[in-house]
Amino acid sequence: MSNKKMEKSEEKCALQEILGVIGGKWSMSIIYALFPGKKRFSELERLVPNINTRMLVKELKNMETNGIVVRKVYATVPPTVEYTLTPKGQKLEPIISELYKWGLEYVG
Amino acid sequence: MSNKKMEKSEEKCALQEILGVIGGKWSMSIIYALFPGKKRFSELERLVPNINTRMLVKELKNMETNGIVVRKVYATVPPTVEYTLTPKGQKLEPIISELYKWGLEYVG
DNA sequence: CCGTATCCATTTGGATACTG
DNA sequence: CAGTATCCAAATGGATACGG
Repeated sequence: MSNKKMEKSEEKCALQEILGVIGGKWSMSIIYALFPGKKRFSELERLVPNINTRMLVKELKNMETNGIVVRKVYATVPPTVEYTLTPKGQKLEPIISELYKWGLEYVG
Repeated sequence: MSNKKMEKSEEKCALQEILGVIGGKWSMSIIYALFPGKKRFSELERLVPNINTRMLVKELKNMETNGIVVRKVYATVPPTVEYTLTPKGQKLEPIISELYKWGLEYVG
């Protein structure tokens, strides 16, 4: 949901583009939850505090579109869907971890 | 100032709190613009692409409240206001720089 | 289980005119 | 120059209903 209409405002600076990809209110928390490995939809719903179904779906789709996560569907009954980070998404680990540390020192 | 009262939403995870401080749509761009040193209000308005007055004021206030920036007013005519990063804000430099690099490699 | 869809309230963001 | 004030659009959240 980032690069929809850009004709108007010419160009966004790099940080703005990045935030369009991982700056969503829940993106980093979802990525953080995926660091240990693949997670099912319902697991993510549990792991990301206070998120609701609609927002989780929305952010996951956005992240899938932007190549941060991969969605894998298994034709089981009941259905199973697993989300994993792409290498591109995994490269965010040190950055988000540092941000997390910064927060522990200064925010919490 | 954390473990006081949070009955309603029980607890936000740390990342959510951090994003409340620097996750605003414009915060990182403003911080980035302030890395080289103090800037006046109008300079920031120029340096942060596409931001508008209201949002710049709002984000700066939020960041001042959260100890990221310092606002210094000079009683000149016309008025002069300078914004600088606090040490806490300066510690974000490596993190935002890494994020920027990540974006250059994967987004731009 | 994994979503989609809908209604509605609240929050946040944007454009721009105006002021000390 | 450095903001306020105002009005409006878009994003988000919560609850709930429903379907493959």
